[in-house]
Amino acid sequence: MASPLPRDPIADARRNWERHGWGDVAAPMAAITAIMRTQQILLARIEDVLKPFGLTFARYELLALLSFARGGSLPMSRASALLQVHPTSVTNAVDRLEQAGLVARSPHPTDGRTTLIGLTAAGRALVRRATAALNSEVFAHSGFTDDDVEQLISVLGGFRRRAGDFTDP
Amino acid sequence: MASPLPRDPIADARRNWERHGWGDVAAPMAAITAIMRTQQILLARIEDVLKPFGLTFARYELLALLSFARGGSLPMSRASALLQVHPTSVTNAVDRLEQAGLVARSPHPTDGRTTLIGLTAAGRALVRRATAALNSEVFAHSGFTDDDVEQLISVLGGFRRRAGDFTDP
DNA sequence: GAAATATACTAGGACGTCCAAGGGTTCGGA
DNA sequence: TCCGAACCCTTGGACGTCCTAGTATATTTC
Repeated sequence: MASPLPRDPIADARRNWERHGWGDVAAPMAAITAIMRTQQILLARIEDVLKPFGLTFARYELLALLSFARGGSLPMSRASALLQVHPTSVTNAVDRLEQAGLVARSPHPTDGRTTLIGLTAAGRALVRRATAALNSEVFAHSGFTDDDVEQLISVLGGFRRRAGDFTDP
Repeated sequence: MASPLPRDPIADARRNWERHGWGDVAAPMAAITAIMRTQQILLARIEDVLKPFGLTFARYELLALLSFARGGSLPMSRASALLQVHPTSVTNAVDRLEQAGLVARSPHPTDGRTTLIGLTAAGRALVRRATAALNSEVFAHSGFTDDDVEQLISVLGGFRRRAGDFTDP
């Protein structure tokens, strides 16, 4: 979609911030903008790899989560909490995955409010193949060095904890 | 939307990857997933601050870009390249901003294919106030330390260059 | 035990992103 | 010169995300 620009637009934005007297926040602005752009690049790569499987990243994430669920199923509310997305986004994904025969809804045995979702055999087979593709085509050549990965996990992990994502360790 | 989870779901995902024999790519997977989640958190904060101004982040970015444009206007194709989004996304944003009286389209003086976009007086005033709000309410308390910001700019800048975003330095 | 509150899911709508396709304009090589 | 290739923008559609509101079921409170 885009040929390389001669100049880094984020570095330019940072210079503009400094030139306008906002030098005290220019660096965090640049860091945050870089996160936005990096996410966009990575998401595009992932969606490219998943497309042949008829999956989007959102649907893949749900399948992957279910594949690790002990008992093979989860309440939708639990999926929403773990994936950190709005409940309606889960409803949306489940609708499409169920339509495709990859997951199935079932009523909770004791709580009438709750709907459980679990993988079908087809869903389990597909998520296995999709994961193999992502591992070899994206994660194995992420574009980050081992040091980069270390730093990202550390910096972003701290950020997420402070942002209230989790309380853990 | 979400109360803190007791455990970090990304750390759990990493453990699951390792447990399934994908330990060689577990760390980059975790780093990439952390980028996705961090972007989501930051975007939500930004949108919160911009909402009182009737702006979204996409519209704000376009206004900010125009506010720095020498001559006060840019071809839409140039905005698309600099913001690194699809041309139709620019069309979409310009439609809404023009509707709100914040930007104006004008024909290019010599190239009949090109449409120029520029800020109106109202747009210029609004982007100034919105920028002040973002600076003080988001960038000044980003949740990253100065060291974090350094590392992010360095790591993500290298990633973006290698990904073909720019050729610059 | 009944009313009030909380929780779980779904419907409808706004918005941003992308892709595919189409119409208009300009450029460049035969 | 002129005609095909390249470029610019827009339309229409698919998706994911969120929000608000509504329905149904549990839990709490009095």
